[in-house]
Amino acid sequence: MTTSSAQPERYNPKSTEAKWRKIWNDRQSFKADDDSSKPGYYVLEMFPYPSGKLHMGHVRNYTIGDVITRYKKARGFAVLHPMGWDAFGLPAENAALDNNAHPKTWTYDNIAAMKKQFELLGLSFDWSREVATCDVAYYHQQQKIFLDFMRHDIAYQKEAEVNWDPVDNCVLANEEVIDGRGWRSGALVEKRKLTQWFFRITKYAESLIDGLKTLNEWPEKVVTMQENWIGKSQGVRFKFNLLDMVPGYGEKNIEVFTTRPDTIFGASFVAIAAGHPLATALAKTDPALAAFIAECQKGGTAAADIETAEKLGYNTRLKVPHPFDKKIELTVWVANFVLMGYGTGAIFGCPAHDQRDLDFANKYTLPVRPVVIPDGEIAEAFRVTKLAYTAPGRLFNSDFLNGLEVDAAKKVAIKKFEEKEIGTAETQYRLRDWGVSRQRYWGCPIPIIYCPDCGTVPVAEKNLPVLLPEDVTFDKPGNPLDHHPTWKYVSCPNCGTNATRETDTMGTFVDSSWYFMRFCDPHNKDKPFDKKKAEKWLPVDQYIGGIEHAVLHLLYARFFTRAMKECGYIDLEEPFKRLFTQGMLTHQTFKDANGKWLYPEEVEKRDGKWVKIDDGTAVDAGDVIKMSKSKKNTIEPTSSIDAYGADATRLFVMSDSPADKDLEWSTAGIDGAWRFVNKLYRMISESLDGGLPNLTEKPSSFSDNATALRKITHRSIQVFTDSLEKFQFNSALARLREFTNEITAFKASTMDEKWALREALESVVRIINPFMPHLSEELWETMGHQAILADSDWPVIDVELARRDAVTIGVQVNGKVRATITLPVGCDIKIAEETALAHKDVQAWIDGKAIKKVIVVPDRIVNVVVA
RNA sequence: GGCCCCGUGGCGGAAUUGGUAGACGCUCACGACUUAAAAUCGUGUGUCCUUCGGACGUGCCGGUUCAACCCCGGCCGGGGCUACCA
Repeated sequence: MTTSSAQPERYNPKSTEAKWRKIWNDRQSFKADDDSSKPGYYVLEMFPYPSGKLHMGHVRNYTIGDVITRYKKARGFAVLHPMGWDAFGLPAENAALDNNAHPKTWTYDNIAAMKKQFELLGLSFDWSREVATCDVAYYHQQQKIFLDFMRHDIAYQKEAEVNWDPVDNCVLANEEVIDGRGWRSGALVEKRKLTQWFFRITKYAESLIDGLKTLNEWPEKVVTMQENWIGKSQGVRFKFNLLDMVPGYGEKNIEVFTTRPDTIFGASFVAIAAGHPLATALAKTDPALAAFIAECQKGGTAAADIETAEKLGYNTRLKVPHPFDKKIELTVWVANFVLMGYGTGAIFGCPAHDQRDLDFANKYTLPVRPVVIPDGEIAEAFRVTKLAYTAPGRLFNSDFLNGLEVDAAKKVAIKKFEEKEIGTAETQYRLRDWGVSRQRYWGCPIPIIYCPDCGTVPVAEKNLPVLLPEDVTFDKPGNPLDHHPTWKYVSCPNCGTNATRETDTMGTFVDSSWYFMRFCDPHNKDKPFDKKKAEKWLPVDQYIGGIEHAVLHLLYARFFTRAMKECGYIDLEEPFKRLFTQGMLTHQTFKDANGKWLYPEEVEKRDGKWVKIDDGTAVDAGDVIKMSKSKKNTIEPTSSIDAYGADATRLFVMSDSPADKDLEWSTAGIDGAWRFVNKLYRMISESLDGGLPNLTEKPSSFSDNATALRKITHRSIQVFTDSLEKFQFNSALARLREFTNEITAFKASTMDEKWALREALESVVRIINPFMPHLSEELWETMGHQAILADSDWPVIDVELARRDAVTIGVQVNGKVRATITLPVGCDIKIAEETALAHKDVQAWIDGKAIKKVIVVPDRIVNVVVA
C-alpha cells in the first residue's frame, strides 16, 4: 500500500543526475572545437591542487565557471572550458613521509578520486584536454621554456640572500612570504645566502604596471594590489662624497635614493643600513659598531615588531658635505630602520618631512629644519616637533627652490642634480626577481648540468626531458634528488667530464604560469603549444578564482605571458581579459566544553541552544569563518550532493550571496534550495497533467490575461539574462523565483492561456539550465523535446512583449510619498502632473496650500512642492 | 603608519546608480490539509503610536538638493592589502 496518490511526486536527483551526465558525456557535449566557425570564448577556473578531496570552495568556483560556459554556449559561442591539475608540490612529499606512498602514486590517486567528485557536479569540462603539471608531457615542455628563457636572459642564476623555510626545507619567493612566514608552513622565514635560479620579472616591471591600465574588466582591488606589490616610485639617486677613504670600502662616496629631492635642504643626517658595505668596513675596526649591527639583524619583520620597534642608530662620526652647500656637514649614522634591500641601502634624513627621520632625530637630538610650509603658515612661526609635515606646500630655506610648490620643486631639484652631475633621476621598484629554485623532489627538474670545467651547461633540447627519477627515498632530510645514488651524476654534454645535475626543481608557480596556454593544444609533443591554436582561444575571456592569488599566480602568469612573447611563443601580453574573484565559503564554528573543535554534524540546536548530539552537553557556537579543516567547520560537497543532489547544491552556492562576497553555508539555505528544486519539478509536472498545447500551435490572438503572462515571461527572461551577464547570479535567481511565483498564481483555462503557460514554463526550464543542468534537461525531456538543452540556444526575447507599457510611480508632496499612480511608459509630463494632482490623497496633503512647483521625472516620480 | 573596501529588518541580501527603501529568500508566528507528524499550500513578519491612519527609519553628526542608502565634509565601527620601501 502506498500513499503516493496523496503525496506530491518528488524529484529523484540521484538517478536523474547520473542519467544526464552520461548523455552529455556520450554526446561529447562540451568538447571544444578548434576549427569552429563560431566565435571562441575561453572560460577558465583556476585549476586545483589535487588534494584528493573536493571542498565547497571548489564547488562555488567551478559552478560559476559552469554557469558561464553553459550560458555562453547557448548564446552561440564555441566555448573552451578545460580542466587540469596543479599537481606538483610539497604536500605529495609530506604524504609520502606520512603514509609511505610515493608522491607520484599519491598524486595520481588523488586526481582520480577528485575527478570522480567533480563529475558528480555535472560540470561542463572538456576532459579531453585534461593535463596534470606532473605529467612528463607537460614538464618536458616546461623545461624547453626554461631553456628559452635562459637564451633570452630571462632565466639566470645568482647568489643572493633568499627566504629559507626551515620547516619545508626549501627556498621561497618573496611573494610566498606572508608576514615573515612561509605561506604554506607558517614557519618563520630565515635569510640564507644561496645560489639560485631566478626569472627576471623586474625587467617587465614597467610593462606589468602599464598593462594594469588595460585590465578594466579586472576587480579594481586586484589591480591595486598588484600596483602596490610592484611598488613603483620615482626619485633621484645621488652621492654624498666622503672626505677620506675608508679602508675596506671601495667607494669614495655614499649613494642614496630619495623620492623627495625637493627636501634636500632639510637634510640633517645620512643613514645607512646595518648591512651596508660601508658599515661592514667600519665595523672591522669598531667593535661597538659590530655589536650594534649584530643587534639590528636580530629584529623581526612581523607587523607587531615594526609597530613597536624603536629607531636605533650608531654614530660613525664620519661627515659628508651637503651636495649643494659645502658649509653644511652631515653626520653618517648606521640605522636600524634603513633597509639594505631597497634603493641603495642608504638615505639622507630629513626629519621635518619624514616621520621616521623625525623620530630618529628626536631620539638623537639631531637638527630639524623645515623646508616645506603649508599654505597660510608663516615661515618664522612654523615648527615641526612630533609630527613630520608630509603634505603639499611651498619651499623655503631652500636656496634655488624657494617659493616653489613641492611638485615643481622636485622637478627643479632633479634637474639641478643632473646638471651638476651629482645624481640622476631614477625609478625604483619594490618588485624583486622571482626565485624559482626549490630544494624539493616533487617538481619540474631544472634542465641544467654543472661541469667543473665548462661551468653551467644547459641540457640540450634533444636530450629533454630531464626525467624525475621514481626510485627515490625520503629516509633522510633534504632533497631526495640530492641523495639519489646515480641520477645526479652525468657527463658534461660539452666535454664529457664528470659533472652533476641541478638537483633543485622549479617552484609550482612556474607550472601554473602557462597551463592556460597548454590547454589550447594540450597534447602537442614537439612544443609547448601551437601558436595558431593558442591564438584562437587566448586571452582567456573569463578567468575565475580566489582573491588569494591576486599577487602570486596572477602576477606570475602576466609576467610569463610577456616572457613567452619575447621568446616568440605567442603574440600576447595580458593572458586574462576578464577576471572574477569569488568569495570564500564560511561556516559557523563549534567547540565543546573542553575547547575542542566539533564538526557541524556533531551538534544540533535544541530549544534554541546548541548541544552535542551524542551526549547533549552544551556547545559553544563561535564565529562564522572560512571553512577550514583545522576548525572543523567544513561541509563535504559529496554529502550535500548525496542528500540533495548536485543541482540543489549548485543552486544554493549561487543564490544566497553575491558571488564575489563570502557565503555562509547553512542547513536552512540548502534546504531552501532543495525545496525550490522540487517546486519547479512539481510546477511543471502538475501543469503538464492539465494538458498544454505545443508551442508550434500558436493561437492567432491572445486574451489580456494570456498577454499579461507572456509579458511577464519575456520581461523575466530579459531581467534574468541581464543579471547573468553582470555576474549578479543571486539577483538573477531572485527574479527567477518571482517569475515562478507569478506562474504558480496564473490560472489557465482557455487555449491561448494554456499556450502562454507553456511558453512560461519552457522559458523557466531553459533559463535555469546553466544553474541546474540536470533538472532542466529532465524537465525539457518531460515536456516532449528531442533536442537536449546542452545543445540548444538561449530563449529569444520578444522585445515588444518584454517592454513595460505601464509603470507605477510614487507621488510625493514635499518629498514624502503620499500616493502612487500608474501611467503609460513615456507618458507626457503634463498628463503625469495632472494625474498626480488629481489624486485624492495628494489633494488632501496639498490641503489648499499654494503649489510652488511640480517636478516630474518621467517613469520615475512626481514631487509636488507646496508652501 | 600608508593605500583600499564595506556598514540597509531577527538573518542573507535587493534597490533600474539621485527618484515608491527593504524585491527574492531564510527564520519566526498563525491558519488550511492530516487521527497525528513530515511534506505542501495560504496569511503575516523594519520600529513606534490603541486603530483608520500616521510618525520614524539605510552606523553617527552635519551639508548640497524639490528629492540622498547613493553626492560632499567630519566622526564611529568592521574588513582587506601592504609595510621602517626613503
